[in-house]
Formats: sequence, C-alpha cells, structure tokens
Amino acid sequence: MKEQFKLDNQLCFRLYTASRLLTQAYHPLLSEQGLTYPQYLVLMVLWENDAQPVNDIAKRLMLETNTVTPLLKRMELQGILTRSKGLADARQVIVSLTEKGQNLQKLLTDVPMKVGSAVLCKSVTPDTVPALFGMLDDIIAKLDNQVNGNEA
Amino acid sequence: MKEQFKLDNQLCFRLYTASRLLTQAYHPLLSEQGLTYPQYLVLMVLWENDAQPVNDIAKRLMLETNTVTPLLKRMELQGILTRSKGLADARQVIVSLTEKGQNLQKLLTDVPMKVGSAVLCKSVTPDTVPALFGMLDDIIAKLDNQVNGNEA
DNA sequence: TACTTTTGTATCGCGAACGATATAAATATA
DNA sequence: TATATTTATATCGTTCGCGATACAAAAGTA
Repeated sequence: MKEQFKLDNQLCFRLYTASRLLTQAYHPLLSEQGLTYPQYLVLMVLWENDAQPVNDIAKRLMLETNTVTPLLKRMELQGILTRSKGLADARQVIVSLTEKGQNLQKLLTDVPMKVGSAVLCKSVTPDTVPALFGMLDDIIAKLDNQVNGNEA
Repeated sequence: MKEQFKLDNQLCFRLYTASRLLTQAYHPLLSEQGLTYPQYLVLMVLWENDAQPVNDIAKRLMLETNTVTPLLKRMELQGILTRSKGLADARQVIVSLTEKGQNLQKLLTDVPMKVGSAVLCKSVTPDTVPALFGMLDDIIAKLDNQVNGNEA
C-alpha cells in the first residue's frame, strides 16, 4: 500500500469532508427559510450587489451557468428574486432581489455567528483563521489557473 | 451590508470552492480510467482494507449509506468490485475489489503526485501542509460531533 | 451588407449528496 | 417463545455540479 494513496494523507478528502460537514451545519439554519446552501451563496452575492447578470453571479461563485441557471430558476419560483432580459445586451438575464429576498438578510442575521462558533476549536481561532484563509485562497487561485487556464 | 455576510469572509465558501476545484483537477486523471472522484475515494478505502461491509466504507468516508450504496453499485457494474452477502451477519453486504479494482492502483500511480504538485504554492508547501491538515482535521472533528451528535 | 466568430444563457444527462422512509435481519426484552 | 427495538442496507425524491451541446444575440471580418 503506497503512502500516497492513504486517505489520511489526502488534502482533497479533507477539503471535501470539511466542506460537506460545514454545509450540513448550515442546513438546519437555512431550511427554516426554505433555503439551501448554494442558494444562500447566491443571496450573499446579490446582497453585496443587486441586479447582476447571471454570468457575474456565476463568476463570483466560480460556478458554471449550467449550475447557476437552474438554481436561480428555483429561487425565482420561491419569489426570492426576479430574472429579466438585459436592456443593453439582450442576451443577458439580469437577476434582482425581490423584497422577500432582501428581507431574508434580516431573518438570517444570526447564521454567520452560529456557524462561526460551531467551527471554532483549538487550532482554528480568530488568530489562526487569517492564515487558513490565506492558504485556501492560494489553493483556489492556483487551481483556478490550471483548471480554467487563467495563468498569465 | 453586514460584514458577516460578505463572501470574502466565509470559511465555508472557501472550503466549498477549494474542494470543487481540487476535484476538477483530479477529473482528467481519473476519467482516463472511467472513474469519478468519489469512486477514487472508495478505491483508496478498499486498497487500505479489502473486503469491508458497506457501513465501514461509509463511516470511513463520513458519508451515508444512501450515498455509498448507489456509488458501489455503479462500480460493481464497471467490474471494479463485488458485493456479496455477509456470512456472519446476513444484513451486511461485503464489498471486495476485483482484480481490475486492484490493478487500478498501478494505473493511477502518478495521480497523487500530479495533483499534489498542482496545489503547491507560496503558502502551501511541505512545511505548511501539516498545519493545514491539523486545522482541517480539527474542523472536521468539531463538526462531526455537532452534526452527528458524537460529543462525549 | 453578408458571413463568421464570440459571448451569454439555457437544455440535457449523469453522478453524486442527503433527508425521509422502507425492509429485513439481528438483538433485546417481556 | 412472542414482541419490540435496533442495525445494515436500500429506495425515493430533490438539489447540486458539471461535461457536452444548443441557440440566439452581439461583435468582428470580408
């Protein structure tokens, strides 16, 4: 058995598991409002900047439009946002929050703190989080270059 | 706009994105052998310990059986493994590698190194990886306790 | 102006994830 | 021994995630 194939030596398995478990930690808090975690991500993007084309949302989340489009359609059905043809460019679909979508921010006020405290532990503290963020950001940037061919 | 809702302050979004991109980095290497990343995880579990019940595989990967069962069935169809009734306990299904499943380890020899080098960057090096692993392991342990109620 | 290429979005199909639920075998209890 | 409970696995339905592909609008080119 090669050392390289041991599950305990895998970065990807750790990221995959941590991501899944953290998403599960969000679940009870988000499902109260009928939301999923990816839908919550879309909300955060739109709370930062309302009325964006699909492509900008997809780029911000580093997802493809074939993932985002159905996601947005489901959120439109829930009355959280609207999708309208772009005026300048008729190909674009502009996504805007409804009042319900805006109000969700207040209803979810406690979510970041609750989840944040759920993660705090001896090696992950306000002091060490910046280093963790830095490493994850570097990994993301490096892989984005390789996968999407963005290297200079 | 509350600081807590900014995408750039989210640990979960970073984990989610890093996990997705790293899985995408595996894709071209694994699809050569007709494998997906979760299937590769199952292989690593079985290479470590062949002939395990479904439940042990699921626990090792921290997944539910309703995720693992269809995964194993697809791998059985590909001739990578076999599923047989347990002798001691007739409820169990024992999963064993076929010769094809065992041989895949040789065919995938280069995968860990190729993906490993794809991730190396200024803040993620052989020196810093242990700290990163430690933080992710702590997060996983903490969340596993809360989500699955394993706290003492 | 006609034609080609690019861009923005959507459709399709498949393989996960996972909550909820079902089923049969094993175990515990009455 | 009967009955209840637990355990191991599977089925079902919904939502992602993504490769492949389609299509119309815009931009570039002849």
